[in-house]
Amino acid sequence: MASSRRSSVSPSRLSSAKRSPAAERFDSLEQEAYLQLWRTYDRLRELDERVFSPHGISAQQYNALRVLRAVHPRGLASSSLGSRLVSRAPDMTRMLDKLEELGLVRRRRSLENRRLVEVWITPAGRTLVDRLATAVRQCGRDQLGHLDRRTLGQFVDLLRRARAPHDRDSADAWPGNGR
Amino acid sequence: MASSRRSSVSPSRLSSAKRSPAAERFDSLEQEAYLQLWRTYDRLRELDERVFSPHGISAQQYNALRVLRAVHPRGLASSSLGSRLVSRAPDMTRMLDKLEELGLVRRRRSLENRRLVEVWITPAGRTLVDRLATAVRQCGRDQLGHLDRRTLGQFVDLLRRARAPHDRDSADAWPGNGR
DNA sequence: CCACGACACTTGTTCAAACGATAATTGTCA
DNA sequence: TGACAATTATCGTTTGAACAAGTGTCGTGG
Repeated sequence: MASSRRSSVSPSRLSSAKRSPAAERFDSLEQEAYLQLWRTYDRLRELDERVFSPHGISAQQYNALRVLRAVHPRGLASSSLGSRLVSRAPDMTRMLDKLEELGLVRRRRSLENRRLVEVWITPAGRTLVDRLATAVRQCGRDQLGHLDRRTLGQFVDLLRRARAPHDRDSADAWPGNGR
Repeated sequence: MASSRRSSVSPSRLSSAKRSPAAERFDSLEQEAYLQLWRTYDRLRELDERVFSPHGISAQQYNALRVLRAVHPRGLASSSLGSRLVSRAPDMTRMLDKLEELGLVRRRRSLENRRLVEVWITPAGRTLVDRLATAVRQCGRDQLGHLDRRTLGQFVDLLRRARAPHDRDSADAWPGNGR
């Protein structure tokens, strides 16, 4: 709708439109930004998964354990847990199945509302999260330690602004929404 | 190794460390940045996939078609194609199997080097890419149209800097490496 | 020429992501 | 109260991601 249709004007100094002029160019700055986002996530994710896979869990499962550890000793409904994860999780049941097999969480159907299934983290789960803490911190340094704190702050700010219109339940369901 | 260990200093104005003090906080700015990156990608990806799924292809497959269309009428070896994709693709064979079933690409074992399998885009593939062009552009506006061009430029720049140390074959294998 | 390693692709297999259908429970409104 | 919609979780199934092993081909050095 509000698209600026300038056709042959200078394409912004920060854009990479000068290089490889006839090759497969991005056909809009928005698309270039999304592809950069995609590729950057893909590269950094590789380092992240490498931390968790030796322990038999995924990054998403570790994230769930983090959330459960934060509300400990209280529990959390499966759906509520799912909405607090960084990435969308369309199948909480099977994900919690694996965490329960590993003895990291415990489940029980709620007594107040029997539609819900409440989840708690077990002592073994807390132990695992604590044991991974230093490795996770080190992974963060490996991923983004080359950026100074001011740049990281700008990065976080831009990422928030980028997804702001697409964040459903824009309330405080997730810690990373500091306006 | 070169980790700044400042312990209780003010945690940067852009950080969200002020909110929900006892909740599940990020334990480092680097980790917060990565989780923001992850979540932002997850949200924007949903819009992107929605463009391609009605046509029976994935975003990654569309990306491959874009690369093949750029080098048309020349072909490209499977491995060379894989290294040009935005995201790592550990199974080019099956991905090209599907594109070939759909009649969008054509494969033939190279005559010069019989280890290679060269891939070309077909007229049907080019037609599909052309037909999707406007939808893709519109999707970009839906994803990031709320950011002005200067902000988008900063965003692209920061994403490049974030993954710069982790980009293997840092040569010009990919268009998005403008410095 | 031949042995050997490197390279490019294929195939087998396992596992997780994703969507839809279904069942159970609760809330709502006539 | 009773019918009906909404919510929540589980399960079946399909599809793709990921890793490892295997096959054919090329280059190199003896």
